[in-house]
Amino acid sequence: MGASKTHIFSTAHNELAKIAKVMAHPARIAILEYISKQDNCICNDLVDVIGLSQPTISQHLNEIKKIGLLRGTFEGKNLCYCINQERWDELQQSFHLFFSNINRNCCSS
Amino acid sequence: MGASKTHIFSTAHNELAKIAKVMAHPARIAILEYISKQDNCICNDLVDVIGLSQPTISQHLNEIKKIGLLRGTFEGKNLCYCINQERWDELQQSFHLFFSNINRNCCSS
DNA sequence: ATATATCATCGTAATATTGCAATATTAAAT
DNA sequence: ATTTAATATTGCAATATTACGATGATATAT
Repeated sequence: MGASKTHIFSTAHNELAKIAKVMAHPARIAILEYISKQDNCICNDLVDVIGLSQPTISQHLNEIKKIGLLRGTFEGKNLCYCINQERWDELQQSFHLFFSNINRNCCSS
Repeated sequence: MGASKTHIFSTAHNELAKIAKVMAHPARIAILEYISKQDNCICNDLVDVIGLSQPTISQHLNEIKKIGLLRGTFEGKNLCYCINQERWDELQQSFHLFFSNINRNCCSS
């Protein structure tokens, strides 16, 4: 087949998987880390920083944008953007909840 | 092209992306959540619980196994396994570090 | 108005992922 | 030794992802 059978899973499971998918590429991890460490919105230096072509960076940024992790102006030349911190915190919380919710009474040897 | 240019990224970035990739499918999220909530090692009920075919479940389990998240006996019939809690904690820590390392002085409006 | 710089989109090629039917393997039960 | 039950592997088709060259759009500078 090739496509995930998303309909047989819960919304929560699909959501977390979707977030993880965005993080499932080293370029996007690198991009996210870079942006999150700046103390100003970044403008047009990602291509040099990451080392992929401009269209490829653009596509990766778009994936990141889709899950709401970026905020800024996205029109015309010199778009400037940074991390959407509210959303960032939400994702952190999602992962935290997922990993916290474990029954530690199994195989505790 | 189609393949990630992993060589241009740091080991840390590739590692986190690899972990995220395992979590980037709702079936694997569902499997992980299910196993992590059991208070005993699980044996052969995942196919019914998840709702995918046996070969597909087997493949997903293998992806999870690859990043060291499972422990148990993996030979022959009636394999029984559970979450490797040490590894689980490591992954939690990796995500925590990634999300914590953000400069909050940007765009703080 | 024209040129320049920056980012988006389109088209395409290479590769990876998802899913299952068919089959193989394995260990225990009879 | 044969059967049975559980999991793994193989092979394949459908779809998704990754990457980039070429091109398009947009805003600023000259």
